Amino acid sequence: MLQEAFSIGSHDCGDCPIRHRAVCARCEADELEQLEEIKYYRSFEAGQTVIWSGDRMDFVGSVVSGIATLTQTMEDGRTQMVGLLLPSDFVGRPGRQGSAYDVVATTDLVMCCFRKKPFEQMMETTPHIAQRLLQMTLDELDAAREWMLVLGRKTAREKIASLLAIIARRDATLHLRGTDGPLVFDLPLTREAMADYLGLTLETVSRQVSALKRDGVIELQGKRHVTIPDFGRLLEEAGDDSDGGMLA
Amino acid sequence: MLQEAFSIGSHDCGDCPIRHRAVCARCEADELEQLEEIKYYRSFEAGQTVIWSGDRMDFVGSVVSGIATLTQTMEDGRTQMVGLLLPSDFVGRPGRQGSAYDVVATTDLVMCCFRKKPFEQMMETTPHIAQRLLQMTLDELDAAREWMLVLGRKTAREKIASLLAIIARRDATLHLRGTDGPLVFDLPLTREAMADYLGLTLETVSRQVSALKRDGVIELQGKRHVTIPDFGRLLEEAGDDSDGGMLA
DNA sequence: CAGAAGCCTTGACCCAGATCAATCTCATGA
DNA sequence: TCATGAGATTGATCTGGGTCAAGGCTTCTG
Repeated sequence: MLQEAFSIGSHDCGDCPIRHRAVCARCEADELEQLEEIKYYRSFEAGQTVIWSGDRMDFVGSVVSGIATLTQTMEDGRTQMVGLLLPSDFVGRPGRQGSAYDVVATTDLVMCCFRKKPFEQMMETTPHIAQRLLQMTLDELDAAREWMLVLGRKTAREKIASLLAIIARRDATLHLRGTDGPLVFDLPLTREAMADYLGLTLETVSRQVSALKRDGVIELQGKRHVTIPDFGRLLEEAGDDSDGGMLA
Repeated sequence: MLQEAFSIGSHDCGDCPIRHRAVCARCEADELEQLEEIKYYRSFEAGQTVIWSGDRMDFVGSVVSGIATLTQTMEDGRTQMVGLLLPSDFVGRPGRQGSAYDVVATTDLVMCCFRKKPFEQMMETTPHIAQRLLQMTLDELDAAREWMLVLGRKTAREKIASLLAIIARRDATLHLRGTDGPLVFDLPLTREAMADYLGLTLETVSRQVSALKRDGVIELQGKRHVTIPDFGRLLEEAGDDSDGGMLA
């Protein structure tokens, strides 16, 4: 279940380099003005924590560039990634106090934020924003539940293939390409981060990536640069031929 | 992460035996009248499928009594439960065409439904409904992500303990009790359904339930009637001492 | 009351993936 | 230029949970 393509509306938020899926879809000029007033940018370096689980979170926003992850950690240190934030993804929990997860920048990251209080007030007076956020949250819920199937029932090889398929597809969507020809992209995650996403160890990830390479499902230039010669083949390996809702 | 207690508002929806978390929180009298008009009940027998994944879904609603499950299935038959619907839980995807999962009644089930079209129209004109649904969807998202940690990183024993804790807590909340004294409830799931929820086989579920019984973490009368003498102990077994947000 | 059908339990064995450990590959920078 | 260290690979071994198989309990039904 793929999240909606990133650009719904037909205008940008002022000088913001991305279009905010959450708020732009049906924005009027005066709403955009309101948004400008409460908008600001934040930059993070790779590895930096954007916000800790439980911490007060006084903003909502979108990823402009870079990648962030949502992770949960148990007392004994076991961690599970529960979300992957790519450019245009929304971050934040309108109406909630704190963050439920650690949000960590895995690459250099730029976010476009709105101050939370006024944003929530805007939500009250501008019904379509709440509706838009509801749609996006339903998308996230679908993605999370799709991932439950991956975590609960797929083999290590299928898990890797599923992750590569998601990233490849998101990447293609972001660059407004289809998934027909060979797909080329840079893996935004270390083997360890992949393992945390997939509920595996990094060694198993490494082995299965090697195996997929050996079997010609993927090609690797270096450790991170990936080519998918045949996306359909990859989906088969993911145990997921039903090319579920591509290019929403 | 527990879903909100089931009754937020201070009135019932007409003769409906439960309070609809989604719509009642701030309903006005005339809205209630509108709701009455588009409301109807549906009953299902244990085992019956409420709706198949992909099917057109022309209603939204709440569970009145009984239990339903949301499941996803792979082509080869592997299945993963992705949600558990207890009384007062909301079902439906406003703004979406079809269901993304199979919804199956695991016990006899009564649902209170609203026709989807008019409900959506009401959402447009009654902003608080969309906001309320957003909050509930965020709760579900939290629950789904919490479950990703269970599926990805917990041992079989911890998984069983986690499931029992969730059901025990929901049951206590539903009956407006705390989790201090011993908790007693009936398991609404077969061993197989538990396995589908936990990403295990039914044999492993059976073994771990027996082990928890042997170790005094739970007591069993018959196969389904469970007593939790010490809820804190159960949470420890679940690897989850942080009694996360109980009785929201 | 016998037989059948669900559901559950328990045992024996096996294997996918975890764990432990050694080595490799680069990019960085002194 | 050569240390340094973070990330990745690969091998050897171990084990939690899967798989296969044999019963055991209840609740229906005839």
